Amino acid sequence: MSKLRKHAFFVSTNGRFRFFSAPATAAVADISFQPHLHEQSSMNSQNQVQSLSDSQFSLSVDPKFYISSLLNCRNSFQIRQIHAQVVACGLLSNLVVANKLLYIYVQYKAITDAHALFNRMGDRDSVSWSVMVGGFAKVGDYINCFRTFSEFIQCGMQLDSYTLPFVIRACRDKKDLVMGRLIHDIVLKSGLQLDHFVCAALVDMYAKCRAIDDARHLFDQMPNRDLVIWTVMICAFAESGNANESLVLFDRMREEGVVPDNVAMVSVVNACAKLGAMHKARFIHDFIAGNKFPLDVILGTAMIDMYAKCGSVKSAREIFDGMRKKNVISWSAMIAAYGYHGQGKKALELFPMMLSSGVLPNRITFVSLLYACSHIGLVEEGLQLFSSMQDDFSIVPDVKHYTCMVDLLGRAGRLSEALKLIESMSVEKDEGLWGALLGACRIHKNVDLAEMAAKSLLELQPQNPGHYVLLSNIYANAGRWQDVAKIRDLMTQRRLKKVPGWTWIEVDNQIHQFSVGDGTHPRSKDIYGMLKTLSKKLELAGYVPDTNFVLHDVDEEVKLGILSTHSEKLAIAFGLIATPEGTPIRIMKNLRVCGDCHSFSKYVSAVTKRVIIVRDANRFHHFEGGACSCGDYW
DNA sequence: ATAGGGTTAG
Repeated sequence: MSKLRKHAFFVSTNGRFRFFSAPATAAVADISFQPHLHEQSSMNSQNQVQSLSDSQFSLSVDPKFYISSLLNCRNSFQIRQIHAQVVACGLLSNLVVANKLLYIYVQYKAITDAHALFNRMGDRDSVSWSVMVGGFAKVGDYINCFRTFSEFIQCGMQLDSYTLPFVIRACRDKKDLVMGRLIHDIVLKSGLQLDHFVCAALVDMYAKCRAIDDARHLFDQMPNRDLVIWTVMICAFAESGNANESLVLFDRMREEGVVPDNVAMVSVVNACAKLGAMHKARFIHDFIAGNKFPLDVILGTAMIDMYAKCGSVKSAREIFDGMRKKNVISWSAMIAAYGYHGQGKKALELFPMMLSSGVLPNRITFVSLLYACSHIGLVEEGLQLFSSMQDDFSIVPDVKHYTCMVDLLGRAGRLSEALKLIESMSVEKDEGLWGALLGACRIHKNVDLAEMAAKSLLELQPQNPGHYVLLSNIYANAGRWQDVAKIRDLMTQRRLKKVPGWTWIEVDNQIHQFSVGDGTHPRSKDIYGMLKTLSKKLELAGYVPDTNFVLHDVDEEVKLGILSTHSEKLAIAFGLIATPEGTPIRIMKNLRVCGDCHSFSKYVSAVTKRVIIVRDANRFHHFEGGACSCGDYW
């Protein structure tokens, strides 16, 4: 056996052993062929293995030969073969070759092999250390990543601007702001000049760790801002809820002569989606078309999402149909778009189409599908999908899936089934889940269950004043005035105040913002005049505000009737005076629309013959001629 | 021989 070993490679592929003769000696002894690789590509066909082994018969001593062979590797099996040859001809002591080998292992996420090689390398330079630090970060092994980095420093190696971005990126991926600041500190104290790449990595780290001010500060200090760093900042602002600033940055970037690419456009499109402003969306679309940016999967998907969130599911579908390649994210985005536009049937139609195009659904696809069902009350379809998800696609439901199901069953009045489902859950329950149950209780006026849900919400988020208001409303509705007083006292004790909701409306490319009883708008006088007129018209149309709607989110104000100045009403009134007749009024709101406002919008559109679109979180309600297309009243 | 940015739910 030992004689045989001296002259042969044993290689296992697909569980079968193959035998290649080669004049290698030390190879087998030095490296182990353990199948501990985490490669993503499957093992290759035997043909390819054979052709590679043919080239082994003449071992080269030229380092360049192995470097180019490594670059041509198709899987980690081939890397190990070359590794063996490198060892065999004694080239492992060549740092360039060894580092390249290390790098290629890391590229294939074969971290165990990489680490083994690293440990055996007698000589290591900062390249070896950098690649190893980056390798651990790449596979998410942050403990070893940071440990290796600190060993690197302890070895007395000089910090350099190649190693740093790796470890800074690890902080970003781990969302570890404390470690990120620590490394930033180390950089500053090292006296190393802030290299462009190090700086860019720091900006990205701060941005992704939601330290937007630190990111901006560094960004402003950078002398040469390239496209990548602009893109990082555009994303950062969109992510931090300031999408307007993203668009401002995009303009400034172009003014400075930086030409955007597809990646940059995706970040801008994403900002538009967050903003929900249709004019901006159309402008960006024109820009993309005009500059002939190719509609790749990611850009296309981002545009589907943008149009959908700006209220046009039709435009979203046009983009979707125009995409040559679609992945699971594109399909899910389109399904979700139909879902929150209340077109659940169309969402469900897409599902079999997606499967027949060979794309497999993921957990998010199912969240979107179930959400679509819950929105239009397709109970049986939803139940079926929920079990199919587990049985046919082996997806374990998470809290979001349960939330959709609770919403679906609850809205249909099947509250006990919803509760049973919650009790059967093994995953952690969150506020969204209890919120869904509470919403259902509110529709079906189940005070006991509502109380339980609200209490759970209160336990989960004792600092959220909204939950106290909800619970107090539940008690008020049940006539339990002592409990109402208790909750109000608790709120005072804990110094909590209900934060008023805001409503946005986009008119002529401008966003107008309103809050309860707002008098700050320049056209405030006109707005209140319009509300008065509307009130009269509504009275004539026989409108009686539903002041008894259980458990509304807003305070008693709503009960004052039609003239109470809820933010949404102000926005609608403004929309009616500021837009020409026949223009749909698009209202964006990030809080739940209360029942009273729903009916208000409904009656207003009936009286004025206009289409009113209300965006409630990410759900749209289209009121046209008195009916809401989303089926919220089924 | 080593370094960066982008898409779906909530």
